Amino acid sequence: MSTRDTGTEQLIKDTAKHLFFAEGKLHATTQEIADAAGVNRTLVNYYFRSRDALFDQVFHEAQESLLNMLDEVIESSMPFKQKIENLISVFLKETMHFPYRELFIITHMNSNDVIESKKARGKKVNAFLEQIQSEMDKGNIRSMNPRHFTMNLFSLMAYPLVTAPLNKILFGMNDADYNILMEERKNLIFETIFP
Amino acid sequence: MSTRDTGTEQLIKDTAKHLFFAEGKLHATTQEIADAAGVNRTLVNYYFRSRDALFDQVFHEAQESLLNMLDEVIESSMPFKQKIENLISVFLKETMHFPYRELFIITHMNSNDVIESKKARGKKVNAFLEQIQSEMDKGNIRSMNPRHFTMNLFSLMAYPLVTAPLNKILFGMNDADYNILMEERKNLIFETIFP
DNA sequence: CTTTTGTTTAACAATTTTGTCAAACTTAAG
DNA sequence: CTTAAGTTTGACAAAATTGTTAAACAAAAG
Repeated sequence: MSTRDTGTEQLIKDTAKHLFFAEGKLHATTQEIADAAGVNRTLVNYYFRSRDALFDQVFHEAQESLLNMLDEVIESSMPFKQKIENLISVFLKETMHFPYRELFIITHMNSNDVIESKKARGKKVNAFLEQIQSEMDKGNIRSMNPRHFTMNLFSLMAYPLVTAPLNKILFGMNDADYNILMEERKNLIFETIFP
Repeated sequence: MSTRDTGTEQLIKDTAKHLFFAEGKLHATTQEIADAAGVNRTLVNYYFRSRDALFDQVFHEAQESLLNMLDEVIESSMPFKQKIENLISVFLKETMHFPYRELFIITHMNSNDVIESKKARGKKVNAFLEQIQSEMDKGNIRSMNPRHFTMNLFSLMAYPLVTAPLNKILFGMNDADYNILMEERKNLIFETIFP
């Protein structure tokens, strides 16, 4: 059963991810995906069996790659401050490319009912939270529930990218202006987190 | 052409808003909306003509009520610090009730192509930005592009509510725990914004 | 060159979702 | 009570979306 690998399967999946994560078309039809990929629609069924199967696969891969990225950054043995700096750099870069990835995950969880419970996850998260707590004890960052620190950090990174279309209108900015603003945030967030 | 007003039209609209804004079902079908409202599906067409018309109306009302809320808070003559305190209180309360309202607006803008350009808006926003700038000049808040200050503020308020399903899993928290955490944020955000 | 196997396509079928309509129903007015 | 007007319902039609199949096609193997 040797596969000829024309790259079509990957092309369809990548195109779907682009529509979902980059363009925010969270409910694109198979036709829209096929058109954007420049392939016949039935190939979606040929490679993925069904629309739902494609969505599920994209969902799982999105979740996995998001968590893997976070794991890599969080589990590194860098000093804390450097680790956060790295996290900001990596996360911001990925989120600028795929601003709606987390939204896709969340709305998918809301519309279907996803049951997720990875025990291993808890360990890693707790280790990170404890490290934050330790930094607070040392007086390096303001004292609060470490979960707040984490949420603050990710909020500051992700939300302005999600709300970009709205912000551009409210602030009267074009794409170029807004990109400059987003670039500035890397340092800004670091300074906000470490006063 | 006296209307009998059985409240059905409003019920359908309110139910749709609940599904969209509160439950995050951003693409509910007319059947799902009708079921949730406990009415016959054809009433959606009777009162709103088409699914698209219902979505458009909800979209416009969402946008309007969001902007009105912001206007009221922002244009008040309170001292700046108090104004922000009030903004946090009002916005957080509304967002806890309708966490996905802004997302609905944004994804709707992404999937359709909405042209929006209210000149009046720009004036109000600029006035607010200038007020922030003035506070920075006085040394009351850290110096930065006032747009950053604004984005920081809204990010800290909105994002943890949007990502609640994901955070509950990652942090291993139930709904009650998470609500407590969200309540804490009112003060926390204020303190983060005013160091 | 022929065969084999995987890929792509178009036509078709099935399903899902939306929209229409006439009849039944309800309530207020005459 | 009867009428009139708005409301609700179910049956049906239309449209949109998804899924299936057989045939055409392309490339590697024999």
